[in-house]
Amino acid sequence: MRISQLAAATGVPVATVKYYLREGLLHEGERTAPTQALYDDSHVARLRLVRALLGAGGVSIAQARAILAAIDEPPAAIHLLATAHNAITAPLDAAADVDEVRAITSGWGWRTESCDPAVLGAVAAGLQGLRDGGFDLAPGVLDAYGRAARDIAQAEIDGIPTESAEAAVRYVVLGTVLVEPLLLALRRLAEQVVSGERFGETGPLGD
Amino acid sequence: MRISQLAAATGVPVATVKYYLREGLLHEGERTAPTQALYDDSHVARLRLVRALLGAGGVSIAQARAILAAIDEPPAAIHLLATAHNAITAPLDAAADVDEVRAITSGWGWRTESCDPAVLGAVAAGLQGLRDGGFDLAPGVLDAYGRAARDIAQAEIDGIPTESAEAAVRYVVLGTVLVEPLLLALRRLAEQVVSGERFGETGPLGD
DNA sequence: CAATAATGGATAGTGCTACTCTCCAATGTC
DNA sequence: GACATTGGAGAGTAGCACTATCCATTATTG
Repeated sequence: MRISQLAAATGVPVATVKYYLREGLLHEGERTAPTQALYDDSHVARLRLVRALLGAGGVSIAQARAILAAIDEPPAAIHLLATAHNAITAPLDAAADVDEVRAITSGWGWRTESCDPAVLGAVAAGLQGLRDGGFDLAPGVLDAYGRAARDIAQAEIDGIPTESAEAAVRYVVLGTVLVEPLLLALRRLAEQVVSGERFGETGPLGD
Repeated sequence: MRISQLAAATGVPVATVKYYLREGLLHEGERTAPTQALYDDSHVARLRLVRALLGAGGVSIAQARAILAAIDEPPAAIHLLATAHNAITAPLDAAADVDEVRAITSGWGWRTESCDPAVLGAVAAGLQGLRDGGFDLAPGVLDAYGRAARDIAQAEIDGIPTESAEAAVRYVVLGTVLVEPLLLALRRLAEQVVSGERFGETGPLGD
């Protein structure tokens, strides 16, 4: 398969395929001459994955490179999740109030001692974002978020394939990135469904 | 308060405040002369909100304008949520398989007849993103997502203030946007916590 | 009251990202 | 042998969120 066929098979323009090759998101084809190469199904699959990450997954080229590197060269199984999360989590903001997060989550019985500080920082940044926007969560809602997050994590960890490091890494890394838009959309849909049940067709103010 | 004081009070450069004024994200100050104006606490609060939306909330200028418009001119209470969601949900993709989403969610007992099609489309796009990336959810995980989304929505709908339309709109719109980063970060943290419980310090493969 | 600074308003420019275009010699196809 | 395609590299583009500059007007200060 030559580059134009690869492009046709995936719907990605040839120029963009070349760009991904240059950026290291796509492995090179097999050389048949100094200026010619052949591509195969592995390139088609990888190209679809790259597009899914950049499109639906909403990650940048640089993040995609980190994610793909994690998939290509599975790190030691220790801290597998931290590796996956590091590929997409912003570096820890020094101003983030991690202690507050530890206090809240320990109230839920979460043991966060060995968690990645960057993820704790991301939670702290999320809470700070609410405050910056002058938004106060109704009482109990944060607890509901914690319970829901734990339920989700429970199901996901149960589902991690254990037969090989490659499969586990792939599942965790892609699950982290690609599932996020789905979760957010499901939340919005559930809000509309629950709102309909609670208030009928009229919305929360009754009209 | 003049523009330089407004800028100092919020940490936003003067040039950026001018930009937000031009873009309609910030209301004009009170004119004291054809080329002079005064700003007050409402501008400080609004500016902080704009920064929270653009920063932590991760929305674009155009989305922020739509969100702020929804807050400024509360729509009829009917379809309040749909209005909030429309401000930030991408327009419905014609290729989205909405029927599949209706089938899955009706299996959960969700009544989606009166839901915004764009939100159904967003769920469909999320599922399609998984497929495009060649990623298969472990069995039962999607059901867990549905349950968690419903639990979250239940708590959020319970928390909507009902004393005024303005408060309700503000709560729903900001809650939709600003809470998203928090939820995603909580999920990552929960994954690490649950992983630690399940596998100890070694990660899912045991090493 | 004069010198200096700050303001609102408009326009243009910046840095970044994700492509996209153009060119070239080397290679492949009919 | 004519023509298209390829890999490779560099330059160009569009969109976004600012940021800088300019200018006439207004405010402040000594």
